[in-house]
Amino acid sequence: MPEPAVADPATGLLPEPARDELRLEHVLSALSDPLRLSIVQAYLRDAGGEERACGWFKIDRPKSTRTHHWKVLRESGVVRQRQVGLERRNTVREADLDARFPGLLDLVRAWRPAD
Amino acid sequence: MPEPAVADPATGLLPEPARDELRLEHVLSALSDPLRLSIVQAYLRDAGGEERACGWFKIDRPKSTRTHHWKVLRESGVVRQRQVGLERRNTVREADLDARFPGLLDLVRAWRPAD
DNA sequence: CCGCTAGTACGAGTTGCATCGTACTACGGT
DNA sequence: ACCGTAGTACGATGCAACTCGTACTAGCGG
Repeated sequence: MPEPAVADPATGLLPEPARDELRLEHVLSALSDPLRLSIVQAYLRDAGGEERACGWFKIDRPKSTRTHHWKVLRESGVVRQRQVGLERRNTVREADLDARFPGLLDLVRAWRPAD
Repeated sequence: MPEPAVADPATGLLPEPARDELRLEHVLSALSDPLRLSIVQAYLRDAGGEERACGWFKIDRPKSTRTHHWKVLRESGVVRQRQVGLERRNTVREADLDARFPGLLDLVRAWRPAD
């Protein structure tokens, strides 16, 4: 059922799990990848709560790889994606994650990459 | 280098990452498996801080599968394993995890399995 | 209308992980 | 000495995930 992943015509929101559908194991799995961890951290630290398109995060990978990681983040419920014209604008679902998994995002904020 | 994984002759401790070597991404990866999540939760809830052998956790899987999961938990730093005669006694490394990733174990305690 | 741009979709290659069977080792008891 | 027990080690299988190239689509500007 998660086929072409079409945005809601009214809000532009792409399909995502509701707050009470969030699964800790899925969120942890999404965050267990260092690249995605750095993406989420960048949103938390540098986006100032504003929506940022995928291209805002600087990363030396082909576009298809980027699409993949943002999709994993959205389907696990970590980020929300809203289609606006050409771009998909992203935000971390801080309220939902804080409600369901308090403290988790603080760990992401404090994370330091290995290298 | 992580070969037969021999226990320290003095303490019985099996090799594990030091507190400052713990990596958030590895810990999250270890905890992103529902089976391991339920294992860690059982230790936190029902072990009363005591050491428990692998066989203490009731699970309908062959022994080799069990060994695998406890190894993942140890190598990521979530549990400590101490060889005592025949058994390997396990504890969750609460102090280390609370120091490095405060709040994380609370999420595990509060977790509810999907089914 | 043409081209640029942001991004998706699809498919392939590769790697890693979960699962499990089998064989094995080491300790403890009788 | 024998056997049961607790667990590891190894190897195979199957599946899911990461990576990426290529082709494609939808807006927007001129």
